Amino acid sequence: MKQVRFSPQREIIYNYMLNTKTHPSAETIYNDLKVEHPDLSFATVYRNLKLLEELGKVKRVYVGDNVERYDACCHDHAHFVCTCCKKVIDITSDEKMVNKFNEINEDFKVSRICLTLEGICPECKK
Amino acid sequence: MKQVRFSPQREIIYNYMLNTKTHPSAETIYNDLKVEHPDLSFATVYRNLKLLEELGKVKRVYVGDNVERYDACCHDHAHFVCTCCKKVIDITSDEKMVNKFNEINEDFKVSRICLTLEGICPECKK
DNA sequence: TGCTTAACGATAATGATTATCGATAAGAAG
DNA sequence: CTTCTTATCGATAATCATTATCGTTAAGCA
Repeated sequence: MKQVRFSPQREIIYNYMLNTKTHPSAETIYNDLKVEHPDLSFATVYRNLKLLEELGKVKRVYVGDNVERYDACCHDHAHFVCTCCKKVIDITSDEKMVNKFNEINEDFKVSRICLTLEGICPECKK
Repeated sequence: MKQVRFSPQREIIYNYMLNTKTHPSAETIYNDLKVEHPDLSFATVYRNLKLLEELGKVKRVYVGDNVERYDACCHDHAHFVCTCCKKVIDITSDEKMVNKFNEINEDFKVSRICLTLEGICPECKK
């Protein structure tokens, strides 16, 4: 069992994630942190995002442009991605899911719905 | 307005998509078609998948492994991706969404839920 | 104060997708 | 039927996000 050390770099990256409401890509995170931490490496950002995801501390969010985004908000929620400005907007999913969807369709123009569940299938569970 | 010609290659690729129930990647499609159509180019497969998506004839499905998959089934439905065997299973979403989710959670072990809506946001709509 | 090894920075490698480019052929017009 | 325009083709180079490599550094324990 490999033990995980909380290095200064890891701390910096995780803190950044906790304090952002946007859904930054690895590149954005790197560029933002480089200002105050010029020694930080690109590889370290990728490495730590991957590890933080494995630890369940951040989530990977796919927004359809071939770039992974990251999100430290770990309760399940949906994302609305604007194909125009590329902005990612959180959609909190509550028990009134259907009503929520109707609301969304009034304010937004939804052209693609992509719902993906990931896990272990019945066959592999055996 | 650029007009679209339905070339033989486009026909072949679209027919393949209509006759598959799996969610193949561009590479899989290319490899499968190469058997009967050895002259088909990799670029043509990518080009046509992109165009067919723009025409709304196929959908792009992201299953979390950095490879885009394609699906000619154009009514909205969710996908269950097994992290073990990588199989993609269609989940038909009907009016009883909540019940369906409960069913899913009994048969499958869901470890990640990813719902993405794509379109135009209220600000850009103005 | 060492020792082990996780993590680092720099950079090369990978791999999926996209762009380029000259050639081909579809479809309209003459 | 022939010519013209241009969408599409095949081949391949380029791009770009991500991952792997590797020698070095430093965390944390003994």
